[in-house]
Amino acid sequence: MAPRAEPVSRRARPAKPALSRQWIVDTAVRILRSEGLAKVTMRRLAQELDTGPASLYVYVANTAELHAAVLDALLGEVDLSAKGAGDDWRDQLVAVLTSYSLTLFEHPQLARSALVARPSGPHYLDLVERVLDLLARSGAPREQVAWGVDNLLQYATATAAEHATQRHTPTAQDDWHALTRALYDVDETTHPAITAHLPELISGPEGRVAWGFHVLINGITHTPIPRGTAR
Amino acid sequence: MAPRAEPVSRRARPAKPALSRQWIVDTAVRILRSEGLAKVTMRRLAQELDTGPASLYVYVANTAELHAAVLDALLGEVDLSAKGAGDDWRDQLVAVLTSYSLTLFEHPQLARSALVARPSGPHYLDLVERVLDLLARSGAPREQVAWGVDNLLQYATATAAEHATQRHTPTAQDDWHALTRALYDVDETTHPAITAHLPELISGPEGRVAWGFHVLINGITHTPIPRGTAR
DNA sequence: ACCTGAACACCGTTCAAGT
DNA sequence: ACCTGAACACCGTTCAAGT
Repeated sequence: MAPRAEPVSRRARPAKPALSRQWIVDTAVRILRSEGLAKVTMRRLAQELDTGPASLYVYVANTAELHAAVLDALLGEVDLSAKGAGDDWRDQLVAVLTSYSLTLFEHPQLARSALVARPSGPHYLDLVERVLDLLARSGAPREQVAWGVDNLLQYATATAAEHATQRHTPTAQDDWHALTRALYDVDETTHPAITAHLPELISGPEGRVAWGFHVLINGITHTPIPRGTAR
Repeated sequence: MAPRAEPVSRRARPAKPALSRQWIVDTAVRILRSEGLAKVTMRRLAQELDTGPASLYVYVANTAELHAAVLDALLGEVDLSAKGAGDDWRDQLVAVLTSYSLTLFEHPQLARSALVARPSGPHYLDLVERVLDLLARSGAPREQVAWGVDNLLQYATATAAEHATQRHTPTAQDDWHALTRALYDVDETTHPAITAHLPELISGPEGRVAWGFHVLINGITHTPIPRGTAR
């Protein structure tokens, strides 16, 4: 699995640069950007790299690992500095989380895979470190901060994964409309609460994601973990 | 798409009961229970129903819609009554959400698809109605309640989707260990916050999901929506 | 009018056989 | 020792042709 030094071609063989994990991931990112994650397959990648799919398995364990590597590469774009968000840890935290969200929103199919195959690449670790540090400044108990980071990142990831389909899949728009219609078609006598909350139930302006971050931050810092639960 | 009355076989043709959306979904549920969602494919289903895959498209638009229908069928198992949870709306709400979680935890691959293809079946609507009603008893502003329901259900779904892989996919255990190892291997000088929060960062006992519900409930009821954001 | 066989255009992963 | 062609075992979806 560990990529060895690439053999120097002694007579400059044309094209076909030697395979390496790095080169594979870079190519995968290029395909992702131009054609979406659905096209980032072992076979397509092999074709792009002018080899057979079997060759990729020397550098990448399977498709899930490949997608995780692609995600971590993209996480390099997240702005951890939170410049211009002021001195308040809360504003900075929301800024970092928003940057993370925006990155995932651009490639929402990846957000989906991130929910399943937990990322653990260097860029993800940097993100965890930053969020942890900012949240710790709240002064909330250590356990709450540690658990809370996961909730915040999961919320950002899940939201991106949901909206994923909204734009990319043709049928997803239909799913959304199906839910909207189903909610409006509901019988007032059997589903009074839905009827009573109807307009807001569906409206989803931009502010909703940011509100969600604040909901979690407030909840995390003010909800004690029952004694004896955190081992 | 609308299933018409099934033609009564006049001479009792053996086996092969006439196709119908209901029969297709029931069969899909059976395959899900015995072999997992990965086997619930159009081709496999057609084989089980003794026909060609093309025939299914008369009753089901595509694989995503099929999976959504299967999910809604399973949601019939969710205990909306919250018996034994006392009279407190909060306890009842956590009980309902926990029941929903447990159902998804049993079929976590479905939770994954629920994040992407929003369910809108009758059982899902009943769940929304119930959660909405309980959350409204908090007395929180209407908008917060309406938006909050989504956050609660999304959290339950995303958590199940994450744990999905933990048990089912063989490599998922490795992903988890990869993250654990990555966190422990981190350099104390470059990632001090991670090092400081280490044991709790990884520990995930049962109580964590319940704590997450309380975090959201507290956050939702105490975090106002900025004026002018909810349209 | 309704249904479906067969085809199209793909997948991931493995392993025997080459260099 | 390293790499990979070819095979295995699948997919979703469409549509021309049958009944």
